[in-house]
Amino acid sequence: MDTGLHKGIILRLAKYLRVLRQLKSLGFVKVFSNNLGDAIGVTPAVVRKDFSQISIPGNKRGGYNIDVLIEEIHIVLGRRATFPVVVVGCGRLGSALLNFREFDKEGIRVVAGFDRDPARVARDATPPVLPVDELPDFVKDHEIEVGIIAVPDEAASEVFDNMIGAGVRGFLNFTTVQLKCAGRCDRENCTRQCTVDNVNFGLQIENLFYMITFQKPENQVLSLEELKEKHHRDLGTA
Amino acid sequence: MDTGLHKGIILRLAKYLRVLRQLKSLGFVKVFSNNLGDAIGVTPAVVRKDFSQISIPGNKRGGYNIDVLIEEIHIVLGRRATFPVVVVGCGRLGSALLNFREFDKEGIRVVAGFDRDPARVARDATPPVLPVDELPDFVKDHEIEVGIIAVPDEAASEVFDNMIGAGVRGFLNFTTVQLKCAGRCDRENCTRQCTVDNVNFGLQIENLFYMITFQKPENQVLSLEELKEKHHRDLGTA
DNA sequence: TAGATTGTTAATCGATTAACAATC
DNA sequence: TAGATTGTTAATCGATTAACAATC
Repeated sequence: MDTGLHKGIILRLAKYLRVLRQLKSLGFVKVFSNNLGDAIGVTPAVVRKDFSQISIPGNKRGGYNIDVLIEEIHIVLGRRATFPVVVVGCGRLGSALLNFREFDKEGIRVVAGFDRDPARVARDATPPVLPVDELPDFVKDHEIEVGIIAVPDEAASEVFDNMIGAGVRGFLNFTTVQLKCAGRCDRENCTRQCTVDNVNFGLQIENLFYMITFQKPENQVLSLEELKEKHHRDLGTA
Repeated sequence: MDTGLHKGIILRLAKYLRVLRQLKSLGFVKVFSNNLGDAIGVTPAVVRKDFSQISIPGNKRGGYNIDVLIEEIHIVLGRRATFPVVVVGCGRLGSALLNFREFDKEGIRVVAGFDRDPARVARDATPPVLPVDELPDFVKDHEIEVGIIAVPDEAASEVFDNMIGAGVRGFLNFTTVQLKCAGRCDRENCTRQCTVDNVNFGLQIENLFYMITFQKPENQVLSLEELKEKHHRDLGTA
């Protein structure tokens, strides 16, 4: 018997939360599985099942109470007041993230940036940009648990190791180096695993090309033969 | 009977390709399901099944030939020489993407940026930044199929409609507005669906917090009771 | 009441894993 | 040969969908 909450539902709960907050701010009081499903792109059945799974009751004809939903989802997700993060690597992408407006709305606070280039250090900026040497102490002092890696590929691995050593356990990684926790965590005696979200714009864009090229209505299902044939046509290689 | 290739395998094939190119450049000639699996984070069985599914033969003890793999995966994915894209919205994030080094390696070419702010227009830059009014014609003239949306949330929907109207069918969307193709495509008489990849750093970061908080060794499985109890402890609400 | 919506169960689907025979 | 690795089949697992009874 596994009453566990899996990754899929956790992500959906965060999405519901966002929609619910908007609805609430518009003055709505209740919502139907129907609406919520549309908003986050799933069927109403999924919504009902999710809420049923975390024991949120609805009303047989009145839908779900938004306040109750928000409160209960908060409890399950353990939402904190703010999510403090650091950004390592303050090049173009890093700086964009340092000042990302959207983060405010979400309660995400970039407390500092780090860079190895002294020219980029700016202690008085908000958020401040500090020399990367200060990263370990800063992370320990401020008990930072999540970091964004936006350094050049060459530096990724070293930065990653330093951050893990300092206690960071969640990573949003924008380098193309696939960072993995496995081995490293043990070396550092951490009993809990860490989590890396490898973001790769290149792969995502390539995938878009594949999707639009191969897409049949609804879900992407083209047989191997069709695929190859299509490409031969496209290439004129008959 | 469905011999279709689903989204999962397509993404993995793109990842294999990247690893294989690196291996080849290092002078390797063959590779085992084992190695490839490690590299992209799946089990060897998945690798073998993937290759089996697209009919790439291996050698019972000698693994797979890298050249053959690269060639065959190319055929299946229909890889083009370059992937031309446009970036709409040249604020901090947009500019970072305009000049994203990584894209070169992947064959992705940002052919132009667009912005509504005349101060940001720079026709002679590489890539050039043009007024957003010129977007539709530009997209049609250059037959651009994929676009990156990095505008403020308020402008997302309008930009999206314009791009769809001009024929763009793949979108990397950095606004928090969940863009959907459904209705819109029909309005524009497009028979094929379009595809939107909604990227949301905020959600991804929040998710990291949940993951590291709830994570037991290996996969994220904490029961509802454990979860709630944990938060009560954390909050001191016993 | 009649109609709409929840909540749950069973059926389906796809993806992953286990296992192992084939064979280089 | 013995050992290693592929390739495939069957078993498992989880997530989604269908369907419908319960009920507001």
